[in-house]
Amino acid sequence: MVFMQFSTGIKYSESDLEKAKTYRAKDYPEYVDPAIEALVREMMSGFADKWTVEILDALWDAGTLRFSKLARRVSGISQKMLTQTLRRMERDGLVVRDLYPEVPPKVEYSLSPLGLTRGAAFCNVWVWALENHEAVAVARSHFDANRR
Amino acid sequence: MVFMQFSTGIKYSESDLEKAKTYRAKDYPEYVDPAIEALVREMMSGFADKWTVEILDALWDAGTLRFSKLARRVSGISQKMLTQTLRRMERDGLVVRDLYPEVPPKVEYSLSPLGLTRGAAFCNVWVWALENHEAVAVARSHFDANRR
DNA sequence: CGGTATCCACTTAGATACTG
DNA sequence: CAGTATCTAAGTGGATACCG
Repeated sequence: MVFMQFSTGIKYSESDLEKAKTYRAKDYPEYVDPAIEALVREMMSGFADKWTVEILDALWDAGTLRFSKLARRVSGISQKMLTQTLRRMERDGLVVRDLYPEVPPKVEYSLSPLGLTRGAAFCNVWVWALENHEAVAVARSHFDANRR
Repeated sequence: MVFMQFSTGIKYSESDLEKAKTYRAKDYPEYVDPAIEALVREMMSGFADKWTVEILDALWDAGTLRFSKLARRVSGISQKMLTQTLRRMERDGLVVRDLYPEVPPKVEYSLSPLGLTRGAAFCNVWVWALENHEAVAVARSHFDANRR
């Protein structure tokens, strides 16, 4: 499996912790429309559920995929969840659905420009996950050992 | 409400779409241990549910918060979900829990170094969400209008 | 092929009550 | 104060069957 490409020159090291602390130090108390804030928060959590991440990843790697190809590529997904998640992503403007009215029908999915920028923004998180999965595994076994 | 600070110099513009396309063009077919892949994928989706994001955001902004302060800061969260989510984040090594054995008890929560780097990695996604919420809103209303 | 519709087992999270 | 325990309503996703 190919994770989202991360050979972007963006790397996280010790200095990033310092940067992180620096960001936190400042405070930007600015007014934000509650409706917009709600949408932004929804975009943070709602766009990062399991299937959305996997589909975004698959389309990121493959570029364009038919429904059935996508189903085979995203292992474990049911037809219902694939349809449902694709429909939501299409509605949110992340995915483009191209229907070819042939018999049998052919439907191709790909990332929209918006979906591509989302993928780009997500690259750092992939990098973080790839670089820190061991730290998480250690933290878990340590916690479980101490807490029984 | 203060979103995660994003005055990092990292900005997304038209050129980022080009970059995104460039990333996608290359392919890195390398073997990954299935157990590690599963953990990495879990870290992508499981660490981005609603409450985890909100708690990470709150602790990122505030630095250190007591349980009750956190409860007031994360609007709408129930005591149960706050406890549950904090426990999971602590287990995953994202959050540090400091217990002061006084009466009444005092418990302080803060982000671990790992949690801070996660927050830093997430900054781009906040930037993306803040810059593109209107695009999403437009996409939705367009989709709803056409599909009825 | 690419869906939709229905049913149902399971999970989830809020409300409430209680505690060291 | 900072939890735990219990109950329950609502949501979620898989399996299955059917359709244009």
